[in-house]
Amino acid sequence: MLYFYIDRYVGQYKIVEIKMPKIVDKKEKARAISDAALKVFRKFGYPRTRMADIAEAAGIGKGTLYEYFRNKADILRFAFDEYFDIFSQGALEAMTGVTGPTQKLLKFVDFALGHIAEWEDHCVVYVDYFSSERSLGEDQFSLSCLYKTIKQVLMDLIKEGQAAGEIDRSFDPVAMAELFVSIYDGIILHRLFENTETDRESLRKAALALVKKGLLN
Amino acid sequence: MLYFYIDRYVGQYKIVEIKMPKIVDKKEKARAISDAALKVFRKFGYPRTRMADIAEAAGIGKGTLYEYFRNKADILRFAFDEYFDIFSQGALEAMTGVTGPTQKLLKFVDFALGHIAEWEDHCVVYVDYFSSERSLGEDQFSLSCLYKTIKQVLMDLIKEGQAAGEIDRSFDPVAMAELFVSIYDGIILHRLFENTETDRESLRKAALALVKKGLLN
Amino acid sequence: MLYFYIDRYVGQYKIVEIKMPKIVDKKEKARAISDAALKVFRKFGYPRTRMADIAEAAGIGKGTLYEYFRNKADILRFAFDEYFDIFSQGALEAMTGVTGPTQKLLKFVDFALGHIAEWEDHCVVYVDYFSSERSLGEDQFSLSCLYKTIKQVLMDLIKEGQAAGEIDRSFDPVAMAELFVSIYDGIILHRLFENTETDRESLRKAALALVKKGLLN
Amino acid sequence: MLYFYIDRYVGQYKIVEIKMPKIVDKKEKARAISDAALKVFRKFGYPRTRMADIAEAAGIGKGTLYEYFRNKADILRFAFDEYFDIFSQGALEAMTGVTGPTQKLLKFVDFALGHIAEWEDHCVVYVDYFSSERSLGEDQFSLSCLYKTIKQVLMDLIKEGQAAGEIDRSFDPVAMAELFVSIYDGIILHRLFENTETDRESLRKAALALVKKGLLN
DNA sequence: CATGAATGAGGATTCATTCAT
DNA sequence: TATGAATGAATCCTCATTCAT
Repeated sequence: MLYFYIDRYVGQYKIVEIKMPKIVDKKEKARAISDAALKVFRKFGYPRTRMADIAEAAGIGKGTLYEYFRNKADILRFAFDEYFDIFSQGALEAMTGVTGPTQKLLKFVDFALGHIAEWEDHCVVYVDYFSSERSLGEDQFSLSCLYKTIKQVLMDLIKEGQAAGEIDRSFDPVAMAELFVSIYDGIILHRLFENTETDRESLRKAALALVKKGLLN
Repeated sequence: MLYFYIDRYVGQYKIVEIKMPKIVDKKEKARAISDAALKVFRKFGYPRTRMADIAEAAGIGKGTLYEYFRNKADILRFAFDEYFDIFSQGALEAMTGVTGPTQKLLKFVDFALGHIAEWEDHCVVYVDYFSSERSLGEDQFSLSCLYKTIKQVLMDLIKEGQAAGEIDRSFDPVAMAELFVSIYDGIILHRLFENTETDRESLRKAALALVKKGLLN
Repeated sequence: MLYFYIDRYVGQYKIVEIKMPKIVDKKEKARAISDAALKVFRKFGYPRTRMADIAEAAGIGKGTLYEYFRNKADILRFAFDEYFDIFSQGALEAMTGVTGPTQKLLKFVDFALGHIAEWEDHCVVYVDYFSSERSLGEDQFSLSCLYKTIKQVLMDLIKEGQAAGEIDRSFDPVAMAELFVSIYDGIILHRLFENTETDRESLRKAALALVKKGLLN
Repeated sequence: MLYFYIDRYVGQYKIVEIKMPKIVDKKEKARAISDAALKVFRKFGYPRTRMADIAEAAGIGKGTLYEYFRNKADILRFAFDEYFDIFSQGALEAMTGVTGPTQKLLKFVDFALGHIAEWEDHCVVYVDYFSSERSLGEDQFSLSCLYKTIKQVLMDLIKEGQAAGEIDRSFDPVAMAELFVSIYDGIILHRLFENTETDRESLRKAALALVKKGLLN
């Protein structure tokens, strides 16, 4: 894009080129930096990742980081939010594909477990985020919010399923919803820390079978 | 034992009582320090806990810490090991109380979930430990080892149960054992980070019910 | 003059008005920037004023500052020089209004003290300038030069006054001239740092009375 | 000082040497550091003095500075307070030597001006302090407090002098007291910035003469 | 054994200045 | 000429660890 100005001063118009500063998509670049940061966080862990590492990984100067993020924690937070946005989006989408509470429920579990491989890498920030920010007084809003949303969805589905007679009515929907989320968390974290030999597919099948048999009538 | 110091500067001896710790047994004192450390880790998180904080919490001098631990990570490791020793001990004990693989299995699940309340506080080190040590090159032996042991026990029980026709034979014992541990991890971690309103007892009941109905014939 | 830019990316030209500064005269714009800078220096102090602050206050881009000034110190120097130019000018003018060394001298004191209110705001740069440039190796020419000029003027007046028998001959003209300047500096600085309750007029009267009674025969 | 403990455990007393940590006089060392810092502040100015410079000048490690001061500004503040403590002390002492308000007043002026040489070096912090801390929101209590005290003393003396008929009653005691302090400030600052050729003694005489003749009846 | 004063490596952050547009 | 995105040198400060006492 070239910039000009029209000089009316001399009585007639004259078009003159103006040099203009570089324009960048702030949001887009922030995402790029955050992605680069994720890679380094995953490798070294958040606390031992230096701003210099992130800058290098992002191919920019140290100072440039601060044009896009207020501080180190801010990068983590951003990366974390990005990750969970994608997750929620995907989970909700997966559930729209099928009908009936039980189907949706199983679809959710399937989606969550089926994407463990994909998320596994991103999940590290999950732990880093809390380990670092815990009791920092900073807002831990994002996760709580996300959890609340997901739990609500699950709980509603369970209730619907119970009403439809598809799910055992003796289960407490609230506790069961929380249990589901916990299981998901547990699987991810467990796999993160343990380079377990069990292939993901078997684990997914096992979980799905347990849920199917245990939950449904 | 009373401690004194004799002031030779004033020309004549003066005997003054000095406050000194009473514990002399190395192992015992290490445990006391580690317990104090746990309290602070829980409060601030491992990375933001300073050696000075631990020393203060333990009521000793900063330098004294290094008489009992090689470094900061060592304290965490010790605290972590202590915690899991108690857990394994308890879990195994609980299982000796009953007979039959299925009974033992349910007892294990019951024990694990029943002690969430008790360990919740200690669990923080779990996250701290890995978040800090990840890719440090340091041995992450303790947890892997523990997990292997527990998983082995569970797997054997499942296999026995399947042989006895008490457990669905279509389940993969390895995957199922891992799933169990993951569920336990998940519940603890989820509760750690989320001050969830669900009371522990309902959660425990839900998990137990799911497992009972889903696993057993 | 209106500024536009023509967007060639969209395939056809679009004319959009751009906000542009109106001042083109280099010297004039430099003064405008320096004035804006002064405001910020006064508020934050020179060291804690960022180039970005100055640019914002001046309503221009950061980079533009360097079209008019070599560096940050240059802006301060310029502001400082401007201030003292005005002062010298005014002081000399004030003295031309009256005749006789004593009258001139009193007029000078009166002028200086009478403009404290007016200068007070600008004076902050005085301190900032030296505090920053001290031992920087940069020239501190401007102030020394100004002081020399003023002291010379004062000294000559005192000598004339002594020759005319109007001023006590026991006074050392050099020391007295310096004392005068010091007093002026002191009053300004003291008022700068202390939000004193004494109104300027009383202070001025006090100083004038002291000088009149103490200096003149 | 050697430390021992008397072991009663074995049934009979035994005196055993105990190693004890180094004990340092915190206040004393803080003063030593602050003195070293003053030297560097004077040389480079506060803003361009690095913590490393101070540490080196004090012959200690960088980290040690933070055992005695919270931050850089804290060192300046301390140095500043020390300086003014000495001044106030000295000024008040000087005045106790003589009797009568006029005598005290002249003594004060004499003391203040007579010690310019001595303090000139220390005075730099005066400017540094304000230039740096201005509008930092930090307490600028110390100076205001000191000024208030000194002004009060001077004002009382002037009032007494006026009551005793020794000082011209047309002077406003408040304004005059402030003027005195300002003059002192001005002389110091002026000399700080200008390596003036006027020897201090002449300046002091000039000021004293002006005050004597101008103030007293 | 116990201590806390001393340390300096290490890292986050700031900001004057440059420069492509 | 005007701009602001990019930069990295510079510096404050933290804190695990050491060690003289």
